[in-house]
Amino acid sequence: MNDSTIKILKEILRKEGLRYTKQRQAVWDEIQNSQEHRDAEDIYMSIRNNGVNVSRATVYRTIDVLVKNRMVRKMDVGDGRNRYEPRLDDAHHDHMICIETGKIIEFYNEELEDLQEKIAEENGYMLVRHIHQLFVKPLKK
Amino acid sequence: MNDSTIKILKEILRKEGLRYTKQRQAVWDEIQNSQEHRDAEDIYMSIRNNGVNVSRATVYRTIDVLVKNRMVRKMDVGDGRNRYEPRLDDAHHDHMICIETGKIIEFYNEELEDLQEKIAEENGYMLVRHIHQLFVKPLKK
DNA sequence: TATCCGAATGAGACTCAATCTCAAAAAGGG
DNA sequence: CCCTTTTTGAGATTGAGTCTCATTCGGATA
Repeated sequence: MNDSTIKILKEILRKEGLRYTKQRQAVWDEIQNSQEHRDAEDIYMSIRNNGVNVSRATVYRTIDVLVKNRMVRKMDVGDGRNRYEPRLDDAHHDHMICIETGKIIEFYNEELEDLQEKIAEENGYMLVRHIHQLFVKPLKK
Repeated sequence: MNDSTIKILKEILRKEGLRYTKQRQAVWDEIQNSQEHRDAEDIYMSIRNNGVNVSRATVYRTIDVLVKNRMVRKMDVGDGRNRYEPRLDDAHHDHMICIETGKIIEFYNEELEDLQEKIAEENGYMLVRHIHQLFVKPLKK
């Protein structure tokens, strides 16, 4: 809803040769305004509850554009529904998922990042991206 | 098809209170005899081509038992179809996926393993399992 | 080795996230 | 305001995986 992210969205759409529409803006607003890890259905319902008319098809199509342009991160938690989170100005991080509560904790570790690049290079590859999820349970005190 | 893995399968089925059937044996044989990362449909078709009658339902049900008992590893490559590989006597490893060729390379790094446990503990959790995939492309020479 | 009963199987219905279709609506340059 | 092209939306479709339930089978028992 704020000016600067509207400009960013318009910029990306122009770069992609796509038009600026209120549906696309609404999808980006919805993801950007919540720091949670939400699924597409949730995003779709919230937009409609906010009074903007949109279809699931448009939500999915717009998310694809946002993911491609690194405004949104898509994550597969392993339960069949992808989750999305804003990644604008956001430093990279991975996720820890509590198998008892479902809570998602973000973490970042420099050493881990370096190690991954090193491993890829040792095998003759360049690291493009990675998926790293730790499934954990609370330590008993 | 070899004696020792038949015994292992029978042992697990007994432990789980399940019966030994030719379909369950066939699913295990099929996964165990190939070191590739195969999807359920592929496994299903191969068994049928080998002349054993089996249904998709049985393939999925059997895989669940094998995964639960750590004879098979289930991996989500992110394309909507899970892949399966035997993990009998198999040391833990993660995967590197070449985004240009689709090739899957296995890797193991002790330091990486330790670091993950440390990160979980620092956050008050115990590491149960993890998903770690590196998406890579060949280094240009 | 015949009997019996609970477990396993299979064909196909069903689920559900995600994608596709295509007529109608909207964007936006001129 | 017009016109062309893109976008949208309602609903159909896809596809991996799960579920159902009548039939078949495993295997313990005697």
